Amino acid sequence: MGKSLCCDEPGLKKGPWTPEEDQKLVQYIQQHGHGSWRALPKLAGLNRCGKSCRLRWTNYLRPDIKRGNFSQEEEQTILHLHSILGNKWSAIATHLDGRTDNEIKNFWNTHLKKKLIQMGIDPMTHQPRTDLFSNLQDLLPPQYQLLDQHAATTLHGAAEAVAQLVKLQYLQQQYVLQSHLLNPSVGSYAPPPIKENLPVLNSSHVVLENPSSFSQPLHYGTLEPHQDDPQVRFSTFAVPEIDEMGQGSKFTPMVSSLCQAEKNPLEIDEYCPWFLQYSSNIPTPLGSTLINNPGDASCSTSSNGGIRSSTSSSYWPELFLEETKTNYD
DNA sequence: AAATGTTTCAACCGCCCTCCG
DNA sequence: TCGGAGGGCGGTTGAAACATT
Repeated sequence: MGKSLCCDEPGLKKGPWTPEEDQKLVQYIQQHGHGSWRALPKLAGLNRCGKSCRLRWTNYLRPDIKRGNFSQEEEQTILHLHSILGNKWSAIATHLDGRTDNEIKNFWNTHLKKKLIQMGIDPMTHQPRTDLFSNLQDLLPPQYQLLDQHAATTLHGAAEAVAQLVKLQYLQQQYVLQSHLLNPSVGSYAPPPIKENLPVLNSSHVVLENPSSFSQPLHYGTLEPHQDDPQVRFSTFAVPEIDEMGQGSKFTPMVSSLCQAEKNPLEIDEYCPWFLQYSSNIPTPLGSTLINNPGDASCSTSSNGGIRSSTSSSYWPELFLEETKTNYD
């Protein structure tokens, strides 16, 4: 041992940099370049260690550093690169103009990591977390967690737990879909082996299509997947809303906006977090909640320009629809 | 308005790699 | 080939800002 570290020298200043120190450092580097970082502080008249100067320059004072919030595009890039490179912040930073590894690392730790965890995605593997589904109790809202096991498994508690489960399924599914759109060349994606552990979520009596519940004459058309452009994978989408009779479906004006977003599916969740996407050729990690036959889906326009999308399929879980209804009430 | 809790992010720490004599 | 110096990197810390009670 006994190796003298550059910052071990007594009397060297630590902590936040003052504007005067910043000015000295910038002025020196602009005139002479940084040269040897160890020699720089004395030459620049700074009572700091070389390492501290280097960090201050590379992470804060460098003129090409971009400040401010990360854009949606930058966020997607970080997620994508992290799924490939892991915590190689400097490598990730080389793909983002003006962003430092430190800034990206902080953004990851304070925002993206939490976001993925909330979606039920393992932030290290970028795969849906299978352990979330191993214990239904964990999915219960806090008030039910306080109850004993028997009470917690009352119908209501269990229903909420399943609703939570479905939410997580949906978020995981959406994340995987986005990952696929960003990197369609990765063909090795395999659904995680969690399907068989899931409770049965299919609901055979939820009927979404009920044309008689609409007063306006509607023009129906079927949206087919884009045959020529494999990048365009979404055939259609829908925001289901159960009517007062508990059957049929209506679509709010929001759907009109959503249809415009069809050109860029990644933007859709900005409009509505609970819309359903479905496709014929994107693998789903969760199986049964996706509608696999595009012929089942239809899109229609009303005379006032509104667009609605619907399906006769019965794969959508009832609890999910109830949750959706609540969200739009 | 004050106390307390939470989040953010600049800066530090220490390990590791590369270069060079 | 070895070992020390310099620098890069990822993880962690803690003060300040912000939010909640």
